[in-house]
Amino acid sequence: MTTLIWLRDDLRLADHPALTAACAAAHGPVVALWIHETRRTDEENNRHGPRPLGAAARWWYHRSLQQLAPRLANLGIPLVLARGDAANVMRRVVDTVQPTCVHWTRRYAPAACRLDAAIKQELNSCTEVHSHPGSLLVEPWLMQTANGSHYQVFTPFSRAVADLPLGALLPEPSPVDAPDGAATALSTLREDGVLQNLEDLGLLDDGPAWWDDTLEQHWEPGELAARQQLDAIDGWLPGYAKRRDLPGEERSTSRISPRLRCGELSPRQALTAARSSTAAGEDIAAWTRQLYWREFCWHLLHYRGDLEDTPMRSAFAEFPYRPDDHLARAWRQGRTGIDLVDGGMWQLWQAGWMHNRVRMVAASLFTKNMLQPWQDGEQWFWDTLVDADEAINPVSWQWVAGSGADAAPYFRVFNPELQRSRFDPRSCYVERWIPAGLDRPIVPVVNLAESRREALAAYQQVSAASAADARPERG
DNA sequence: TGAAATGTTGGGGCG
DNA sequence: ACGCCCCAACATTTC
Repeated sequence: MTTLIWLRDDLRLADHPALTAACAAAHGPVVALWIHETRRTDEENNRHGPRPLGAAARWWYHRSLQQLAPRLANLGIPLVLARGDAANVMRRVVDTVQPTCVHWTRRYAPAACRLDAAIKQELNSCTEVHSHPGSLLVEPWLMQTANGSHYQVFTPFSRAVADLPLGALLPEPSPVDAPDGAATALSTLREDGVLQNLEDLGLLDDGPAWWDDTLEQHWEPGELAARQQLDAIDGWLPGYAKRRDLPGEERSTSRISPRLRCGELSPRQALTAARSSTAAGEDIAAWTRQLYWREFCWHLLHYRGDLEDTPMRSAFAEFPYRPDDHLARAWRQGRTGIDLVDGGMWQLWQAGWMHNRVRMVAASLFTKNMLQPWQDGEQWFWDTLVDADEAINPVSWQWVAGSGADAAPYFRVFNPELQRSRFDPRSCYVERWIPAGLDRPIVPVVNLAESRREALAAYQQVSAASAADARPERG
């Protein structure tokens, strides 16, 4: 009579419809499972499952799971861990544990949907499977434009979400009741090598040796710290609308993104906290808008599973990027000779995170002034950001690169020097993050004025080609 | 959630 | 008083 809850990107106890349902319906032990998933492809090269976590995100999950396990144990729920292909793991766990019911929080990337659907179909022969909302404010398929298609433009999308009553977004949360008893079949799985200790999951492999310590100085993963952060919203939300663009300010932004990434907080908790805060309307609106961006990115990814590496505007598949190891390396290493970008890349390397305005500037330099493919930059961010999100990261890169459906016009090329003087006028940010004595070029590796002109010229090729494509054929 | 080029206006210096 | 020029300060257009 065991109930299984498969945790994925929902590492919390509160506001957790799947966990609540698992505990409420349980007539016996509840077992929680988390899988360090690897992705596979099928015969037709379709991706299955979520994108494998990058190194920084793996560190976060490791720490967050470390926090979560004892808290689940207090509820009488053992957290078991496994590594590998999710379908295989699920098959073996279900065979052994024999749950009457399996619960999980829905995910929305097409590749993950395909995998979950396949697992659900396979398990349905022997057990009930229930998927629950919980990671988005609103299910993507409930948001439609007037003509019945999905949204492609942020502004009307955000208006439509904002107009929804809060009650329509997600069902009301109920507290988690501790189930009784604990599972017993787990030792078999442990002997079979299916289940692993956290330390053996491999989440900390492949990162730099010092990264664990460094990230530890900047972050405290786990739901409890996340809740404290959100509970203190009246301390940091006032002034957000103005301060959010100043990366050098203390508490410039909420830094809540990794919490949402792994589900230590639900987006609804975030939205509710904002709406009930004492901050000014413009601050609430500005921050809420960021939550809506997250929502919009997932909305897009749900319908465009390939946007991780494929430009949404197909003309950009022909963009004349000029991959260059020397330039790409200078960018990754924070040695471009351009203060704001180097500062950002060093913040990223040290804190596993970068202020959003700096992300835009760094991405603009990479894709435009340097003419490097946005996919390469996206991959670097994917590996180094603790908040690297399957939807937000590629959508944001495409937004900057100009290849997104609702992207910034290509000719919006940021001038990083101007951006620094405007948003970091006293160089607080730059000085904080660029290591003292770093060997860094005095002359920028790209000439900003000249490379800007070249980027605009390169764009002319693409826009001319796409105009030719759009022209109706004669005859 | 740009930047640069180009255009316009108006005040002040000056012949 | 007037025209002329310069140029800052905006505004508009273009990329």
